[in-house]
Amino acid sequence: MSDDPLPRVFAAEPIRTQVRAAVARAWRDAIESGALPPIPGDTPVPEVDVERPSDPAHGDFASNLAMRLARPYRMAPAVIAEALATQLERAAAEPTTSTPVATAEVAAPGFLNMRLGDAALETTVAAVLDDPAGWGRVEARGARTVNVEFVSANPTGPLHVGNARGAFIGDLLSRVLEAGGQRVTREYYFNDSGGQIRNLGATVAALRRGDPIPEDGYKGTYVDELADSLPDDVWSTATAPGADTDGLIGKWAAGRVRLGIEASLEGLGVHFDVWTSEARLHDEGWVTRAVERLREHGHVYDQDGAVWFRSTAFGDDKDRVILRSNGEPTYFAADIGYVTEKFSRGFDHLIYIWGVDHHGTVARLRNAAGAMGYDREAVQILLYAWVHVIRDGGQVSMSKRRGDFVTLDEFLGEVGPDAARWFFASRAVTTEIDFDIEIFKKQTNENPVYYVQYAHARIASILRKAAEAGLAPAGDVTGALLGAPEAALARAIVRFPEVVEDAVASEETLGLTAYATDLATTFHGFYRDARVVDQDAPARSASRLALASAARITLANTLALLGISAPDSM
RNA sequence: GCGCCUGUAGCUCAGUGGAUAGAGCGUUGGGUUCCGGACCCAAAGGUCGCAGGUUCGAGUCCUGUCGGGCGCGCCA
Repeated sequence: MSDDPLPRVFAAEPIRTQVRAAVARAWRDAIESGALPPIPGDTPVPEVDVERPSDPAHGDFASNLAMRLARPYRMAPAVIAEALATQLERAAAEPTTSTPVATAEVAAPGFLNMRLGDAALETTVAAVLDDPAGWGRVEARGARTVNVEFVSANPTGPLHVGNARGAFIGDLLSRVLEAGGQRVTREYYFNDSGGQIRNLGATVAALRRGDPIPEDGYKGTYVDELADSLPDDVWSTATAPGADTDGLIGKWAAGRVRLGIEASLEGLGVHFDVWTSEARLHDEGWVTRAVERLREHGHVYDQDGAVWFRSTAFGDDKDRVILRSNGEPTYFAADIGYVTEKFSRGFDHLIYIWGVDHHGTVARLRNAAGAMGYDREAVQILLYAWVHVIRDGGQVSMSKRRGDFVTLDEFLGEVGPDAARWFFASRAVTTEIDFDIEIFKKQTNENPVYYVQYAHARIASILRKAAEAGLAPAGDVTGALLGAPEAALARAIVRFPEVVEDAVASEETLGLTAYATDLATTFHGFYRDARVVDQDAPARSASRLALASAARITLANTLALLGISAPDSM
């Protein structure tokens, strides 16, 4: 490995990308040098990829390329791996070649195990310190303007814990996409015109009159509060002769509930850029025009007085009504109108975050988008599984109509937004999860979020201590990897952009929480083994402070990506 | 009945076709004259629901099967 610092540009891409390129180059070099034959033109060429081995004894990166080449080459994997390893080490010994790989060895049955050189680690750590804000932003691949629509709960009652999951998933995904270089609009769609709103209005009106709640009406203390706070002028207008009482009261109540929903979401740290009213979509003709558009494309027909979308042409079980025989559009009609409205705003990708109960409508919406001439692939729906809230050993219901549910606000009062975010961020969206409020409260000090925040606070404290002692982090980290504790910490730090890349690609955040926990653990080990603040060894202190500082930045950026605070003390 | 999701340690959950299946909590046993003990180290704990198949290699892919969840409206 060369002693010369690697060019600055080298650190701009994740080390994994650099290693991948090094392996691909080694393969080309092996062919050019005659160590490996050229690959026959008619055989599929395997993709060069590298992975982080689970066992650290296998090095920093491993590649299975040799095993994948065994078949096309009709050669033993170990022989191929040996040829690749030879080229990798030759490149490492070449002073003019910049490669992150210092050593490469072959392990049965044909793994290529590689170890990073100190220079690559140092260059990356230096890049962290140079540009803390940019650390963890990854190169935009196919940069897009994305609309992420989530929560979108009807304004017929307060948000409950189930809505919290959708809220966090949408916000977390938005943050991850932004880190991946995409422009994201967070959007909330609220239904302020349907039958459920009239139903809410009927409930509130009945309560106001002192009548019993209608059979399908809403229950819960919040409807009593709505009835109590209904202004007299709204009431008199709504009950004037010929007035649509349920509709007018429902509209008022929905507006009122929406304000509460916004406040609840603010409590989660979730902010929406755009609130779209379903009534507005209808008023502005989006729904009508979407139906016309389908008709122009020949995907619509009239039968039994209704207008149908020929969804069977796209593999659906049956065709679907879009305009009812009474002339009213269905919910599905509003959905397709909304698709056209969203695309008209210039988004090239639409993401919907829905609960699993909507999975039946996923294909239908995408098909309708395709039928209107949009790219079906540009409409993506992410389904999340249910949350079972457990309290006192029993499952808590989440039925709004029964009025018997844990509201989001109650929930947040008990667990706090950071802990709640961590909980949802660390679980795959498709996993049904049990949330035992009692256990969560009881184990609050053992929760991994506090473990990570503690590591951050601990580093901040060390940096303060160092400043008091007149010690500063080294400006030049060359040679900072003095021993095993330093090397282990640097290795953990440089992994961050890969974790972000994986999060962007998988549209999941659990890799980020796992990484944060791992980095915190690595730092605690570093802290145990390497005294950082030591006035008797200022140069060594400076090196270790630089690493500690890079670790703090990385933890802070990981937490920021999750929307979780990174306290300097706790 | 058809379709989608799901089944991994006592509990809650990870695990992009790779090497000895992991983490946190819980349990047991250790650790600090020193930068934050909300910490660290170690141990115990698994027929990856079950049965076949695909291949150099399967928790991962395919088929079947059993259990759990959800969906199959001119509701939203």
